[in-house]
Amino acid sequence: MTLEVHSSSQKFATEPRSQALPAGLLAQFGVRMAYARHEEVYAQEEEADLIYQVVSGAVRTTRLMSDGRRQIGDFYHPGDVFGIEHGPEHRFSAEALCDTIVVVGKKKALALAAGQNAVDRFLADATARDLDRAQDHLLLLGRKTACEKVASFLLGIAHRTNRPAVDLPMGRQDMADYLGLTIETVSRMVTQLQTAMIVEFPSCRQFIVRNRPALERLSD
Amino acid sequence: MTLEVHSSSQKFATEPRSQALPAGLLAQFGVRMAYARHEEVYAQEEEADLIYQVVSGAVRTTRLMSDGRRQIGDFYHPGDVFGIEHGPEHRFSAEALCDTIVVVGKKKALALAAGQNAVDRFLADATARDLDRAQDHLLLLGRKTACEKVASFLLGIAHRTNRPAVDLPMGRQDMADYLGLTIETVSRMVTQLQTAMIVEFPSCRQFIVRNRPALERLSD
DNA sequence: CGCGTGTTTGATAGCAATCAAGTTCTGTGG
DNA sequence: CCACAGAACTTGATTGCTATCAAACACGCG
Repeated sequence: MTLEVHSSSQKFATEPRSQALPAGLLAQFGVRMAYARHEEVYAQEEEADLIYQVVSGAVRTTRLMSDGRRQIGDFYHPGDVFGIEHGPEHRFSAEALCDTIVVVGKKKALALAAGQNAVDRFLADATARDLDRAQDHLLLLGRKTACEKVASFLLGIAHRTNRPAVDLPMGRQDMADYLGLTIETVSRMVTQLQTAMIVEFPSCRQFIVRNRPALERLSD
Repeated sequence: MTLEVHSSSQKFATEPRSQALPAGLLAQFGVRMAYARHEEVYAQEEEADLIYQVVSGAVRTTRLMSDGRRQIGDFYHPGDVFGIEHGPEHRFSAEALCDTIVVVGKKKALALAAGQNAVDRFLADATARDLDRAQDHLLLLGRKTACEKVASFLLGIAHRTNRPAVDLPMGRQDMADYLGLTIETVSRMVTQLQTAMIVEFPSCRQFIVRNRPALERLSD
């Protein structure tokens, strides 16, 4: 991980969403950091006194079982806040999916700079978003079929942009660990959606939704 | 649902935990309500301006797919707060598992009575607990086997009491919809744990953990 | 006592996991 | 710029776990 001294030299996020990124707490008072692809931002059970916001790139939060099974909690994209905990320790680890820039701040420092109330509201908003997403994720993991899981996932990613071609910041293994599937099953479902002319994959990291209504029908 | 006029006449929760229920916001300023077994407390997509706390009994939050598949988000026991939303609508419905008493309050009324800051802290605490539980639930749904799911579930329930015999407020179907299984699979796993002398079920709504280390090993 | 609901047990089917090659993509060095 | 090595992805064959379908059993209640 490296401290970003010349923040003006940084490339901006590729998603249009980041253009509209409001000058939030962290953007104002945080420190810019850069992480290489697959570099750890924080570890599970590490002390949690910092909060993070993605500037460019993407981050995953993951939890590991003793035998190596892995569950990804969520993916965070430019503008998203992550790393907030209510206990003293991180309950997931966080890693950069690709070369990623984040802004980081200490809760206490932010409170001094911007006021406790502003920080509390900021944290509450981010926590609420996490909870809503986790609850949607529960239904997906508990009750959807492999095909529905992949369809929902692609829709969710596609929803974040309005360009026709959507880039996937994560590989098949990360998709599998998010969806509670194996990498082979994800691959087969992708092929299936492609054969059905619903989604087209010009490469394995990029797709185009060809039949959105069909994809929406499949996603539930 | 009925308004509880004579609150002093109510039976108290069966769990020891409720004895230590702190005189929280809702306990002080809320209105007592009684719900019959399986009665709906609120519906999905209903407007959400009330918050709830279980006094006695138990509540489940559920989400339904168009074809009837059901996912239970969480179970709430005496002392637990539920029904908080960040958008305008409820994202799950809530139903009483058995005859249940709840205290209810409007966010705005509570803020007038106890102050905005106290309410905000109260909501933040409850949201944080919901998020932590939802994240544990993700790992269970995404990566655990049927046996591990049932073992984890029983441990989680048993953890709430220190009496040897634990009552299950929910039936097999509710367990299945929480764990992302079918009722038959839940039943088979229960039988299996019983055959292995790890857990004993004197009746289908009550169990005793006979070998906790084994149950903990199975739960992950 | 008999009915209905909820649970358990049994037989079978099917979806996704596993095991095992191939194939494509990517980055690197000649 | 091309050749190569390793990683990532896809495809195929098979297994196995859990769902489904079906029936018996147990319990609570009128």
